Amino acid sequence: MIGESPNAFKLKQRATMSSTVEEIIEMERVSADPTPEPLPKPRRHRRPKAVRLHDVAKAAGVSVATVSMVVNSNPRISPATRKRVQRFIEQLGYLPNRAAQILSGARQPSLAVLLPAQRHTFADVYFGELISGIADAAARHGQAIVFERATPEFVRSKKHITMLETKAADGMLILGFNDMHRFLDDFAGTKANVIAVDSKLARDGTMDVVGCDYRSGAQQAMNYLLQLGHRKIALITATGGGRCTRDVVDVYRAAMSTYGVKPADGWFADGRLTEEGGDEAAAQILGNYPEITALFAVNDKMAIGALHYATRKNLAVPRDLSIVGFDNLRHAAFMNPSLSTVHLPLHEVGARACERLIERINGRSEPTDDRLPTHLVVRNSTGLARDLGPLADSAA
Amino acid sequence: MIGESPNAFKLKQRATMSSTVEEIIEMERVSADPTPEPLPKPRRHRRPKAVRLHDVAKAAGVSVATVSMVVNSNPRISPATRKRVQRFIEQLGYLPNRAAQILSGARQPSLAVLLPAQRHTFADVYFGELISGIADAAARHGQAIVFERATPEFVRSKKHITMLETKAADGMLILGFNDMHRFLDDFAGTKANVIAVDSKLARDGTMDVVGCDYRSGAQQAMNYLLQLGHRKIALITATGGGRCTRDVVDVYRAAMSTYGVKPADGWFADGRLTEEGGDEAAAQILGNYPEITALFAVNDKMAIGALHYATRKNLAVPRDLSIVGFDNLRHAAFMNPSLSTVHLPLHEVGARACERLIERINGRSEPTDDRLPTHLVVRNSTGLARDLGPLADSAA
DNA sequence: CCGTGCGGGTTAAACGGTTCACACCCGCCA
DNA sequence: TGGCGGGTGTGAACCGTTTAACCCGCACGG
Repeated sequence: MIGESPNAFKLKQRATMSSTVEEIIEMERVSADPTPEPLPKPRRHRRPKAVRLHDVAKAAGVSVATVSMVVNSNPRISPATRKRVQRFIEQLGYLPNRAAQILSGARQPSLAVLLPAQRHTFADVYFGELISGIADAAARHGQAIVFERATPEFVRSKKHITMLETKAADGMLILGFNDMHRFLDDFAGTKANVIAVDSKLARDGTMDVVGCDYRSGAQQAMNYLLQLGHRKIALITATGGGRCTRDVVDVYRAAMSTYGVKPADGWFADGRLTEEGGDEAAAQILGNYPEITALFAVNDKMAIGALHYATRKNLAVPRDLSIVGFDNLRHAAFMNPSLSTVHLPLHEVGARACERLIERINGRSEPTDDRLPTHLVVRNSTGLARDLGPLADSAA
Repeated sequence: MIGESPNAFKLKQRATMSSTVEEIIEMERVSADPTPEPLPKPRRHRRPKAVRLHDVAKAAGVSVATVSMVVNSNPRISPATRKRVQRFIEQLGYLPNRAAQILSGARQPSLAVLLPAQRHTFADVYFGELISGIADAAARHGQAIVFERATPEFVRSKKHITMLETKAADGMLILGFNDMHRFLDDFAGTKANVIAVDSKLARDGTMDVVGCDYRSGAQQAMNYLLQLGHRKIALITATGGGRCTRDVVDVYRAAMSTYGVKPADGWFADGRLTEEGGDEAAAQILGNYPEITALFAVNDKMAIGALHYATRKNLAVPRDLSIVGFDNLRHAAFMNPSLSTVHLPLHEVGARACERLIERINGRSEPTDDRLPTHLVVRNSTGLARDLGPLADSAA
């Protein structure tokens, strides 16, 4: 189209190394400029040598296509050639360039896991268990995982959306968020492959969820405490941080009311899901309502904090105070006294969530709302209520 | 349709949502040459539409080079053009294709973290703290992290090597391994960017290390116990799992010998770094040597296990038995009694390791062997030795 | 003896950016 | 008036792989 424009010159000048072309360049250049070699102009990118398909092809005396086909064990190539090429591949230590493969159409399987932005998320056993499960399942399916943290910056730049749009990740698992985190709304319209892990989201059905059956576990715990004679049961809750704490509150309220007990407002305290918070919550509750005989915390860390508070205040657990947690963290069994708690199959939840996500990526369209079963684990932090009267006295 | 240029066809096929762009495309098509084009040959890869640099360029009426430069805020482009192009970028929702960027020279910043293959590595607070630190530092530097687990399969296929060679990762942090893991030798010859985190490797200098000063912490703990009058101090150790447990053993031996105490073989037990193991180790030691007055465990989980054993056996801690741990896990303070332990700045170690790795990637060649300071945290699991005689009696 | 089919390999066009080298414009100075 | 230089934008080579399309030689059927 442009014909004999200056472009023609450019084209030749940067031509390839092939000798025939070089000859042509030489001829043309002679008339214009008699200086010998201008400059061999080195490769633009001074990347550390990496064996390419091209190199193997050259060595084996075949085309890159052939080598590519050998690498991908395409049946088009005859056994003889295949063997030959394979030898060179081996010998040169060829390794495919992932970026090039992706660019040229290969699917890059990878899942993103979105975590809260706190400093110590990974050091939290709750998240750790979920992540372990996710990592296991992902490994089984040959999926890579990339972790992201929902920093303000991250959220502001809508990276949770763009990651999926640019296919930086095929799907996303979100941990530790709940309705209050408005950025989750961004997923609403999109048909993104997102699964909320062990979280309670109001608009169920909009987003896939895999979690634990908090209600049943809470019910078991409450039944147990009530059967031990406890009526003055306080609840250490937490608002942030995903989890279905609201379910627990509901069950608690319902269970109490079936026994005709109406908990005072002061029987609730927010323990922020931490040991410190649990300690403070226990202090607050027991300070105002010393008649409380049992504490039910919606996670183990807070229960452990409460247990620590009780011990510090010389309250004998479980004689003076029963404590029940939620999670069954690995070390809950090693508390003194060992902690009665509701077991959550967090590892399985993580694994299941990961698998459901992979299913979605592979085309499943029906929504899921898996709730894995939970159960009470009775240990030594729970006992008969101290205010049971004569029966209790004899028991104690 | 048959008369159109292949380009026009292609463009229309991937039509974007924006009407303005379509108009422009349409205009272009009209002016396109009317000669009967051979065949419109549809795109090879049926990728879901994605706005490309090309599309933006066409829309804005500039070249892709210009758009690329705008995206990368290259000063070559005048403010006027920049603004114009930016508008289109915004409007079309352009997002760069990562693979293409990488392929064409952009560095892909990403670090690999190699973990032991056990099921619950992420749920381990020790690793969790390290990983948190790493994640924080990586986030600060805009580096992505990818986790890998050293499964037999992984090791056999030498993936730890190839990952670095193929630049799937620029560098690697290895956690929880020690000399016994022979695959680390594979790194020996290579000048790979690898840093061992909180590990003791015999061939120091060969590999960069960032860890804690186990010796100083152990020394403080031993001094403290000895000053409390303890002489019959047993050690709960662990062989696998990285960490500098050998340093602790050395310090322990040295400290004991300065007080003229020669520990019996039975004063050592391997607790496998777990609570259960610590429990069993304590049982074994105290079963055979009831005269032991103090237990020193090289990590908190084992100390917690030992503490649990003692409580179960009605040994009052610290009156009958002192226990010291190592790590200062978040929940060590919430044990009953709260655990005296050596604080390891694991978060900082992780962060530092990550930063050192980035330095290496950026060219630093001198080896590092950072040892972050540790210190004893005295809590309530330690007290005067019970065998101190009259003094001790009055104290108790 | 000439299509025809096919096994086995090659060519070259994508994939989507980045960037180098050049073109062009405009003002300025000798 | 012509040369020079700085500021801007463009063209197209290049990154390394995949794969559709083509090509060649040979065996085989009519």
